[in-house]
Amino acid sequence: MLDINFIRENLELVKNGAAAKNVSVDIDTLIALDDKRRSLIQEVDALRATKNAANQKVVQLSGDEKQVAITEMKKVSDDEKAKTETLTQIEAQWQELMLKVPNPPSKTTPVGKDDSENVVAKLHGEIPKFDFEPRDHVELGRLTDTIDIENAVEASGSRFSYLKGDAVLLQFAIVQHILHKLVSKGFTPIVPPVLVKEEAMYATGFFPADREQIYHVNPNEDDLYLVGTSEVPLTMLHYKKTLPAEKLPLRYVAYSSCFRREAGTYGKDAGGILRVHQFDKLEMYSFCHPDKSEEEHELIRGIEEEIMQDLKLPYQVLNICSGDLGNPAAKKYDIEAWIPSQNKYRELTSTSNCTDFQARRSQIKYKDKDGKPQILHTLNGTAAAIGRTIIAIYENYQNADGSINVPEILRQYVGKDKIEIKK
RNA sequence: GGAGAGGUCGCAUAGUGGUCUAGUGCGCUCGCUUGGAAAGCGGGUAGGGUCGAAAGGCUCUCGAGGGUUCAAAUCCCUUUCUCUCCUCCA
Repeated sequence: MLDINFIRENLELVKNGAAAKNVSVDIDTLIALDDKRRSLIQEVDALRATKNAANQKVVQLSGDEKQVAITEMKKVSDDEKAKTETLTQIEAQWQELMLKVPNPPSKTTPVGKDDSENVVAKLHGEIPKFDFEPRDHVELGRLTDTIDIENAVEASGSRFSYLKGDAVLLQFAIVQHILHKLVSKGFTPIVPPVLVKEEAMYATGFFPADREQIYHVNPNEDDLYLVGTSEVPLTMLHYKKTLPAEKLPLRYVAYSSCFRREAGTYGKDAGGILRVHQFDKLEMYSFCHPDKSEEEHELIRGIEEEIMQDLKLPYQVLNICSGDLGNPAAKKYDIEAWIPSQNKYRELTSTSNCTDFQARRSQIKYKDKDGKPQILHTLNGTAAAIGRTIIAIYENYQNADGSINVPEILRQYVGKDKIEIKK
């Protein structure tokens, strides 16, 4: 959500920003509603002031005088109630429009319609050449007996999987490696709750927009939601808090399972574990000073690249264009790793600068030099989507017989150099 | 799951319909005092909205939402969270 005063003062910027994001929202109507809202607030406040003043007098009166005053105040009270009701209605409409106004893209975000216009900002690493036909991760998982999809279907349906044996060791090796790295860089590691209240979903901006992507647990009893990303509980860590300015930036890395219904993606990436209902993810999150968020965004992108380089995976960095950005992000980079079986780059991580958009909804602030609370900036970035990282490793490190070499940097944690095929 | 207690301005507490625009203590802070400090004395000490160039004014917020009333921290309903005990459990 944007600041209404910012919208009023930067009409063109906000209108152009919405257009660049292909979001249709009537800013002029919003301004007209805001005018109405403001004048009603003044009227209602004036009536309340009258009531408050009369309240002190009524106490001192008695008999007829008191009755007269009370009758008089009854009228004022009725008037106030009627106007308050109108105001409540106006505010509801106002709020609805406010939630639709997107965060304007950063100046460094390329303008474009959709994902076809994302800009490749960087290419890194050499695409591996195989002197055999490379297998996809599903086949490799079957040969090594480390990814079991058939039995997961029995247990849970499509888009689920069992990781088994060395794949599990690989998963925790990735986690170990990244946690060590990030902790040494000053990130606080977190294991967050993955079931949250509805309020948390709204505060972080996932509701109402992405409601159909979220699992709702025991609607009439527990009424909780499974998070699609630990961004939600990480934001809630400082929900409605004012943080000391000198503590910023506050950097976290959370390890959690994530749950997504993937409604409307039937047929897309079917089979395999690229797109699943449940996956584990290490997510970076930063609460930072508004002046520092661009710098912070580059830092997070740098860490994401470093992780790709540690794993020696060929990748490209995309600067996501305006039309492909979500509402909260002013700027976003995706890092895509080369997937040999698909002969293209696929998204492994992503980092967004949400500026003050998300923090305003969740009311997270810091105190400026004058001691005034100000909304801070929030950023998030995937350190690793573990399942997809395993796919990239399997496919890029595969051998002719279907065995998979373990990336050098992970060997100490996996305890072996190679994942062998099952005899 | 059962029973009970409770959420008040950073912390602790007072407050059972109008004088609560919420008192007091602690903490913090500014000033006086002092050679300096302590003590003492005096002042300040939330957030949101709105009007205003500003100073400042008005208004809302006593966990949240709704209701009764001319008037609600206080009465009623709903809800949420915390704590204690029991039960269960990794």
